[in-house]
Amino acid sequence: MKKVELSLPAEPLTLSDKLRRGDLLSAACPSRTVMKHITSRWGVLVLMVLDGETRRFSELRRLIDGVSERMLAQTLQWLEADGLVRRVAYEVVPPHVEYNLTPLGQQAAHKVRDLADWVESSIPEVVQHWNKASAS
Amino acid sequence: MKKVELSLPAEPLTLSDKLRRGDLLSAACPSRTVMKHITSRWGVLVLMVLDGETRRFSELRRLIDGVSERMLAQTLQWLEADGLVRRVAYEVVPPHVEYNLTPLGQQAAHKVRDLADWVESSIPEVVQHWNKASAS
DNA sequence: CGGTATCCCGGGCGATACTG
DNA sequence: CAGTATCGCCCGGGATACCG
Repeated sequence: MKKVELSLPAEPLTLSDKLRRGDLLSAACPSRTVMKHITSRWGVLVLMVLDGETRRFSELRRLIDGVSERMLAQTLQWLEADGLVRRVAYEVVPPHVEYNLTPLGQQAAHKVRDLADWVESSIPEVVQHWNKASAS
Repeated sequence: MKKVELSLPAEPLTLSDKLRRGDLLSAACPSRTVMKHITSRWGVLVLMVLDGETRRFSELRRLIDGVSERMLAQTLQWLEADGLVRRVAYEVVPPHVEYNLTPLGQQAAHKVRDLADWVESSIPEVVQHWNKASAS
């Protein structure tokens, strides 16, 4: 059985390509999962707030307006499992837990920050567009 | 009534600041909505695929693996309402509709692309981290 | 072809109560 | 303080059918 060599333009990535690099357009690719964690409602904000900082759980809760205990804990666990967030627990009473970013997480945070900065600075233009549409 | 001038460090943004620039950390800020559209499950992929290209509805459906008609239509409407996507419908039978990015949308697409590229290229490291955790 | 309308399920998410 | 456990709502989102 000889493997047929194809040379179509824009050849879709092979399975091994996806394992090696990731392809967001493919539903089965693990990059979809990572993207989901990073761009999740609270994931974005956690990465922004932890960027270059070490924070306690309660600090994060206070800084991120509207997040519930449950979702903050879950989001931190997702990001920790992906190797983006590091959790340091001190065995004291009352408990003391600190969170910060791994080198990998720092890279992610910079990309997220870029996007977030752009969104924040573009709000005036977007709102103006909203108003134009509702006035029609 | 004289307005009191404060000069605290890291003073939270005032309401007018938020209207002027946006603040993702505030639950009430419109930037939360825009961020939600852009980082939505399909919003990311739509922006990536439309980056620098004009595509028809059915092309988008084929390019974005797993998206349903309904969610593709809804996502395009969100982004159009935000002023990121432009929709051009030709009055012919059968219908012919093209989508592309506005200048604002192009900026967004670049930020999203940066993030997506990073995620795709980081997959090996993340997967390695997953395996380490499950092996423990 | 490019949608919309309707139905319905699963899971994201918040609220509350409890624990080490 | 830093969570986990449980409950229940809501809505993102898929399936199907229909329309201009």
